[in-house]
Amino acid sequence: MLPSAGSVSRFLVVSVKIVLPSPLQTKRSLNVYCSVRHSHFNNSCTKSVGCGEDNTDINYASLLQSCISKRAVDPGKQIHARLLHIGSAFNPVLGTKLVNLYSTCNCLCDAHKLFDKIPNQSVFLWNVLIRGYAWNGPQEVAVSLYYEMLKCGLKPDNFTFPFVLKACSTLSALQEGREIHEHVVRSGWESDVFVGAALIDMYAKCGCVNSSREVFDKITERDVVLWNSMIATYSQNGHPSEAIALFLDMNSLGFQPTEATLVTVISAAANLTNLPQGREIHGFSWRRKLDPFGKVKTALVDLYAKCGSLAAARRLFENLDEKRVVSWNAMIAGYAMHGHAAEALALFEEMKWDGFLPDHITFVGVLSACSHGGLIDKGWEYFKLMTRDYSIEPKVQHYTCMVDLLGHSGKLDEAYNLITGMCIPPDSGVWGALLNSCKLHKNVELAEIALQRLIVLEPDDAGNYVLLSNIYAQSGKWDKVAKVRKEMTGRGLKKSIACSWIEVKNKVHGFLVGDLSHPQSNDIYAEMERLGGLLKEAGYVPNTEPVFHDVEDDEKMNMVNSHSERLAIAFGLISTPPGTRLAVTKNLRVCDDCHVAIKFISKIVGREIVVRDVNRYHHFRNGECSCGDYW
DNA sequence: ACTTTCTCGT
Repeated sequence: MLPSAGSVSRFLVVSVKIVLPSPLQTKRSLNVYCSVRHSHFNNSCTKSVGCGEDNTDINYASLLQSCISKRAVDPGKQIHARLLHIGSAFNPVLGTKLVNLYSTCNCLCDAHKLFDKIPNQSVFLWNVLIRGYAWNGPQEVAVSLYYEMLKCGLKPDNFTFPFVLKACSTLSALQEGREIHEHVVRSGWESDVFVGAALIDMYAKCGCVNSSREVFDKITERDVVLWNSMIATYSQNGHPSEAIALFLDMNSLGFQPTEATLVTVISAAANLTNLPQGREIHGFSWRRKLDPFGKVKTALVDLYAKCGSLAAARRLFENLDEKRVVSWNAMIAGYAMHGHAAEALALFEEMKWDGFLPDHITFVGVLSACSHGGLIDKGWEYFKLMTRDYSIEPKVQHYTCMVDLLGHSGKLDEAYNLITGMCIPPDSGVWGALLNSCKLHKNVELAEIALQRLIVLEPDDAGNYVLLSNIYAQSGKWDKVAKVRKEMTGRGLKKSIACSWIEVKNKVHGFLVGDLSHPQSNDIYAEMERLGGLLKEAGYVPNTEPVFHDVEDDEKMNMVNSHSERLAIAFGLISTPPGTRLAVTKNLRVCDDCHVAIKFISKIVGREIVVRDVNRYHHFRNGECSCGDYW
């Protein structure tokens, strides 16, 4: 069960040890590596043998070309051996083809060694090697090769830029990316769509949406990929509405969407929980028959799952002509986020039974299913199985699931030990999971440790301070509450504004906390009033703990009643026939008090209410919630 | 003689 124990992984281990002593390399030290390699190989470099025997060389050229197109590295190696024998391996034409082959097949060690021995390296040759590192990593080497190439006096072209920018994008290397952008402008490739798309993507991965847009706006002759890149930028950076708006612009300008366009826009609709929009795109792709590989359907599985329609998601999943690993992943993650752990795990077993090889994302789904289902033993089992049977080293997301799982069950020390034993640096998600568990189990000491780490990792996030302050409040440590609040204001931090939205009659209605802007505001508040009375009769007692709530102004305690999710629910109740299920999405976590209130409401009005918050889904039905009050 | 950009799952 260790399929990747071959030369590829051995190369990576070696290369990381020798080439990259630390995970994030500076340009200078990488250059040192490159020059060392150069001098070493130059000494033993064989002089190139020209194209003496024409026919032979042409035949080898076409043979190698077909190896490249078939990604057939082993036959290529045989040809390489033969060429070494007849002295033509370092011939610029054949050598370049060999480097291309090794680069394409992720044999970067071989590619690099040969590259170093080819005299008069052309821009083309550099491009091929840079592409290899940009695609397969270590991407730092691709960037350092680019600078090395400049030093050799070569001019990067319209192929070099997309490759090296791809490397920057993967590394989120903004500084290098901006510098290379300047080179692009200076060398006049600014309006090339390939270079432009690569720049847009690089800025997107670095979170610079405005820079992406500037690149997009400067290119007047756009192609569909350029549109797709810009739509994806919005979608990936938390601007799903802009993504959909741009998609509509693109249509009105007469550009034909591609499969990639639809996948991106559906993902944006999924993140908005905008089912009407998603349905429209579903119909669109169906009419245009734009889904040859079922990728759009897989995106739709995710959409329907995120919009709370698990049954519809499952139907689409079952109707896929060809299931791929991503399809299984989407469905498993769908069950997981709704807390249907048993279905998620059953699907995982089915997936294995059908002969699919789970990847690290599959395990994120499986472990989060265990986490939301409180299945500690299962969680550990899969966590270990992942590495043992599938050679997948745990990533931060897997650790986050485990910390969440252990933490929720009150095993806070075990969770903390897991974090301190990690061989990769824990990120804010991992510490955030611990902090959240500390709140559930009122553990002040560990919460303080977690916050210390979080302040370093995400200094601008007010949510962490709020959480710690609430933990202090739970234990009556009012002096500390005051201290945290002071530190927050000292750093100029404000809680992000809470906001919820709900779909009614194919339209999405959004509400801020205490919102009065909705046209039916009066009716909504009247319904809130009516519900308030019924809640009281049913025995609901508002939680008046003096803690921060999801409001920006923490003095407005009375606003608990007008929390955004309650406004959305009240609007849903007066706008839909009795018995209709309500689906609400919120940008933050549901607060404790609202969670209690919504449980009551679901029973009083006899409706199922689905609330999606940042972390998971809550299905409220008949006075109970699917999360079992742990979230 | 030969190489490019965008996409679903945390």
